[in-house]
Amino acid sequence: MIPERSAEVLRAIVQDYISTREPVGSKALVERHGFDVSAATIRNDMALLEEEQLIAQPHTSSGRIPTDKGYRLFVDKLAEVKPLSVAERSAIEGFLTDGADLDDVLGRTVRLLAQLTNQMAMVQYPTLGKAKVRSIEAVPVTDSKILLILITDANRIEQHVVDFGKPVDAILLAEMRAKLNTLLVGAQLASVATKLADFEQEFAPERRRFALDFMGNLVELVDANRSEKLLVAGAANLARRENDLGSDFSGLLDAVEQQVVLLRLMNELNSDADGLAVGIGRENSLEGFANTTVVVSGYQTDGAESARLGVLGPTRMDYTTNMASVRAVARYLSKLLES
Amino acid sequence: MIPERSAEVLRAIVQDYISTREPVGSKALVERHGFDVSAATIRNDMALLEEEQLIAQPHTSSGRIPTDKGYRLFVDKLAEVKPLSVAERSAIEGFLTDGADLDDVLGRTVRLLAQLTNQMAMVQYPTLGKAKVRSIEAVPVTDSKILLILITDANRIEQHVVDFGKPVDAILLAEMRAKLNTLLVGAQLASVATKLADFEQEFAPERRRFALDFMGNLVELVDANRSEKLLVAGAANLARRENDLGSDFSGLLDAVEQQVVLLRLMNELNSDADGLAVGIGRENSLEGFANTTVVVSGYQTDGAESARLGVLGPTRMDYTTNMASVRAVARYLSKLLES
DNA sequence: AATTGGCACTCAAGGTATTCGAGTGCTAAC
DNA sequence: GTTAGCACTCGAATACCTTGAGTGCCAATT
Repeated sequence: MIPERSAEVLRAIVQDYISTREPVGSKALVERHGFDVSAATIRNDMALLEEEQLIAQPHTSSGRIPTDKGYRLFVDKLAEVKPLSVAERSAIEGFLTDGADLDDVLGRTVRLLAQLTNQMAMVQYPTLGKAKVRSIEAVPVTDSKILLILITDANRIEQHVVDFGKPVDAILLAEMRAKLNTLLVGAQLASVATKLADFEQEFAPERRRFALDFMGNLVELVDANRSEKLLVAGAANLARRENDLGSDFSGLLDAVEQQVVLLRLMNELNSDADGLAVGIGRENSLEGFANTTVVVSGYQTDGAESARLGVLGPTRMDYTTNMASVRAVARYLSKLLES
Repeated sequence: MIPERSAEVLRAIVQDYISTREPVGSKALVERHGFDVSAATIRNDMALLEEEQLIAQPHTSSGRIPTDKGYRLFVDKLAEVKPLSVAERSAIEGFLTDGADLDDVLGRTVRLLAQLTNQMAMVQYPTLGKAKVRSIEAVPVTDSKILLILITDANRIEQHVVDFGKPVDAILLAEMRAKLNTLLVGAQLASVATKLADFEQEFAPERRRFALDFMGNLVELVDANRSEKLLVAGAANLARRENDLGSDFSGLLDAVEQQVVLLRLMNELNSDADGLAVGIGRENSLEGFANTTVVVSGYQTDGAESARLGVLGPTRMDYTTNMASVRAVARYLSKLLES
């Protein structure tokens, strides 16, 4: 176990390094924080911390900077959660008013989070494990193209244009739509595929080709709904912290564009009791994120499983405020979506 | 007018500077290009070019680099359009197969363009000046929320969830939908707003509140359709060329996120007979684009006005290949969308 | 009139040497 | 356990020098 004062020293080092970007020396520590001991004593503590790999020296004989492990201890044990400022609270409440549209709400959320933290923000679309089909609609776009719409009871709408290649009979389409709704309304999304097995038997033989095609596309739509999407905002904030991110920063932008890596990153973290999770530097097993930290929190939509939101920034970030912001935004969003 | 050989020298300077990123000296020019004159003669030509502000010296007594004006002359008079390689052609044809969905096609187009040019690519959604209403649909999402769908004959679909605040009667909704379709199908988008004037008179007095609300949202949907949207890909390519972009590169990322600036940038250029337009450095009047060049081309969708696509990169870019790629992709896309 | 060789000049880049000072580890004393 | 003292380290800053690619200009040549 690490002695009280040494821990205090670690906290001071993290704070100073975060604000100054300079390796922190013993003398500066004594001066700027109210330690009642001499610099030499602090040096002894620092030697201990270094033995524990909590801090490191960039070069022999210069101040110390926190290691990933040091940040970890700071986050787990030493960080006091800074309450949000009034300005921040009102920013959240002003931004996150109710919106008719899930896209709209999440879009505003992600921009809010980016602005609040000065980091790059990410919001994952809710997964819909327990969500149920509310209705299925099919709107003709041209003779052969149909806009297929799936509406769930989690207020989520998914649609896709399907090209059947040849003209679709309106009456057949209506029949299809009616039968599918009868079968599927109220069914959980997860069960749609199995419920549709052999369903083409309901149709006259000459119509089964079309029915199968239609059902295939519907299953795809359900899957699309379950597959994970992501909104991102504030990538420019990454660029502003390029110095802290090391060289592989254009790789980060690639990851942002591809999204799938970001999703992995967000979801491989185990959140604590509070729903909050932090992945620091090399803790993130993924390539190219050695100098980045992810702060995520789950959020709930009513009944359905939670999805996640969070920020991505350099390891040298302001953990306390970022964690506070992420948690606050996650809570507000949950409240908003549960109503 | 600039003498033949001097122009040749300018071309050589542009080419060398683009490939090496080093200021180009007279001796290197004679060696690497087959000039039949001595370095001193080249120096005289360079003095002329410098007088015309076509090239500049970063420091007294070092090689020359092209100015914006120099690039301009190069683009207008000196650049030979390099035909696309076989690999590039097949990449285009492989990528741009027909897709059911406009979103899908444009998404693939923008990624293709980014990959082809190694720049950041942009594709503007087609504007719909002459497009007509094909149909209007209204699908209930919850008691009070309606998914409003507008389908145009340009195969474009726009939808939005509208929250009416209180339960909407299904019969009323059906009536609304039927009447609107009767009135508006076949009408040009531009005329929708005027056609809807006083239309609430068609409804019983107690229903006019709802009718007005509904119509207001429909007009918004039409406007959203006309308002300009943009797809972007390959922002990481900007990061890779950060050295050439000067300091204000995080500002560029901001612009990318806001999009409106990019739209201005693309649309303030006058394209030549070929549909191609290039904005070089400070020619782009907008703040923060002093070191960037935009290459855009219009593309046509059948009947409707054209929209634009293009790439954004550092002024020091490979103009010939980028212009060729942009033009080729624009043509393929036009062909695809006109079918 | 255009071209060329010659030449003095400029200046960024790179190397070396020196200094400076913040910071360290260690030891002996408190 | 704490502290003062001290020798030591080493990056950063500064100054100085050298090098060499490149220039402009001029007088001679074609």
